[in-house]
Amino acid sequence: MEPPTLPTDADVAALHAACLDWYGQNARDLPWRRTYATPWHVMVSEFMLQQTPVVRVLPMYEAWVERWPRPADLAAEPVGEAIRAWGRLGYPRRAMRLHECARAIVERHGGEVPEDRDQLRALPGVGEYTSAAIAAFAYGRRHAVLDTNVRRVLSRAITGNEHPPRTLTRPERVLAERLLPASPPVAARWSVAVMELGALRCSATAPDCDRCPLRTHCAWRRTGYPAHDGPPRRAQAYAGTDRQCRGRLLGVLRDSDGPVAGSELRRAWDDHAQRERALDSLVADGLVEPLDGDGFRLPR
DNA sequence: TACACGTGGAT
DNA sequence: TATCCAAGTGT
Repeated sequence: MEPPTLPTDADVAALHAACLDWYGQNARDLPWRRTYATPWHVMVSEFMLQQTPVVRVLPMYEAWVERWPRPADLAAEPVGEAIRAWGRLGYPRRAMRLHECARAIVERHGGEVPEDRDQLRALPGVGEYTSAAIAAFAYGRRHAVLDTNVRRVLSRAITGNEHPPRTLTRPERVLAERLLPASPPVAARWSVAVMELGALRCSATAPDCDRCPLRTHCAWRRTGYPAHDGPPRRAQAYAGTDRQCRGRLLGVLRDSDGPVAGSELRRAWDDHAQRERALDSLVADGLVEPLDGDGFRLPR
């Protein structure tokens, strides 16, 4: 929703001070925030963090950056190795796209992750959020970073709604730009600070307002925590879906060293029509390679 | 603009 | 147990 009015300069300054100060005292020591983390490391972390919690990303991130410390190292591998190494992080197309990114970075950018927002945005799997995050966190560029955490914090603190709109809106972008500090490095720190606040205090289901640095500024708190109004957020069914079937089938491929016979995949999922449909879609997506006879493997 | 796309922990 | 949701992107 559009805020009634944009915050004043004094409001903005107070928000900056409260949030940046809190971050200085409460930031988690995450490996991709260390000074020795390269832009490539930041990129790997951002791909893994798309819809996946930090605690599950941590061990996979460490394994990836150790095995493939530069884009060229991953680009030299078959895509199937990236898919296998993705393990059970979920959404394995991210692994495929990150591998495509590595090859594009080698071919088009001399092996270095680009700094420019538009060049980043042109890479596969890099959208509005991820391009801004890499430019800001890896290179200190000044871009509004609007992930689900930032959107929720701004929705509550400024707009007064428990939840942001279902999809990112123009007013949200205007507000985020209004709040972005003028100095590029400070803007980047502000963005990661608001994200951290959304993750550690202003969480979706259990906000810890008593320990929130914005508690004296927060519009949602000031108005008595009005419940979310608007359409209920659609639950995502999973059991019995094509997604579950795809995950099961890919898991068999991932856990096998070589090719897998059709008979083995048949044992992994009973519903014949659904299994065939899922397999076709995995092949169409490039996540699975059909062999000439009867068999499948991770793509080379 | 909705919907598809994995997985597992929390409530 | 069922539902929610976690640093989104592509179509």
